[in-house]
Amino acid sequence: MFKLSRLTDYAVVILSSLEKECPNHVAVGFVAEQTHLPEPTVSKVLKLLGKADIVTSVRGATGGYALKRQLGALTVLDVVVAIEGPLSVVACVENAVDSCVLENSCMMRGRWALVNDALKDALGSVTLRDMMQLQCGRRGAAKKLLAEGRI
Amino acid sequence: MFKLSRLTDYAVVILSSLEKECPNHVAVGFVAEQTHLPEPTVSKVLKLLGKADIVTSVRGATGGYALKRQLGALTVLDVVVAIEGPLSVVACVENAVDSCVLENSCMMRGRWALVNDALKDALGSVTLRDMMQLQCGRRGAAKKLLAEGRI
DNA sequence: TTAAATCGTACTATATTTGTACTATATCAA
DNA sequence: TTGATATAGTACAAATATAGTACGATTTAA
Repeated sequence: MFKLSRLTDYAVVILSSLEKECPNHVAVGFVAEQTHLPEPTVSKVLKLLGKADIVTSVRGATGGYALKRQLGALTVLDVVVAIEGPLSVVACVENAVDSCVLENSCMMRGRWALVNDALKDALGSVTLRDMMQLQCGRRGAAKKLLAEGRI
Repeated sequence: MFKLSRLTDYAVVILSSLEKECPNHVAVGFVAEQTHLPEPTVSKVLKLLGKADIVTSVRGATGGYALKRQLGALTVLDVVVAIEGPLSVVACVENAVDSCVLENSCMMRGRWALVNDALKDALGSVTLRDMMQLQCGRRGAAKKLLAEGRI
């Protein structure tokens, strides 16, 4: 149904929680408590975000995760790619030719690239800060976004 | 993985095939032959496109389907919505409150609306004709799109 | 009336996603 | 050095969504 995975939604929640403790590293357990998400799930998401260089991790006792970039410098595209892998709306666009169901008769190969790029632009134009500003009911912020033609 | 369903891809192929016979109604079997897609699947897709008012259908002998709008007046968003239902990137955005997994502690409710709108704009800005023009290797057409800043 | 075509619904197999568990590795502190 | 604690990596079972198919009902031309 053209949906983002639930884990991507969790990622946004978790990143928002990390920002509050910003310069400090916090453990998975603490984040789980703050977000009311199950600990193994939080762990999984943070691992993925770490691989994508969105958060830093420190191992060992007193270790934990911390935000690496500010939310304003982090786009929805970054998060989606971190959790769900490279964006490709249909298998044809980025995968090998032989994975295409229509095989030789496929008249569409590569056509979706246009759509793919448009979606990439769309996701890349919204930062997590934009989302947060709308979230907290700060109408001033929303107005600003509106004035800039971003929403 | 944030993919369009395969049926949506089929829909584009099928619509392209319908255009060739444009004013005439053609039967599912013929379209299936042209597109090398299984007949039941073509039938399913065309039924959905009919409900969305993208194609017209005539029942009975000598009946069939025909394009209702030109491909240039048909956006990818139209097709996606026809096949996959209203666009909502996460359950929170358009569904009832109680379907939200995070329930009362959900700090994100409504936040994705911004992203949702951005994606809608992106999909709504690409017509099927745009896709076709790229498809057939008509470099002139591609150049035109490029000049217009559409790709 | 018959043949040909769409319409509607339901069902099954497959693929994907989600959530969890377990083991290995790294770091700090006593 | 050793133990406690935390992340890293892998693997897997359950739940969900998708894809494809089948079948009977309905409609229309000949």
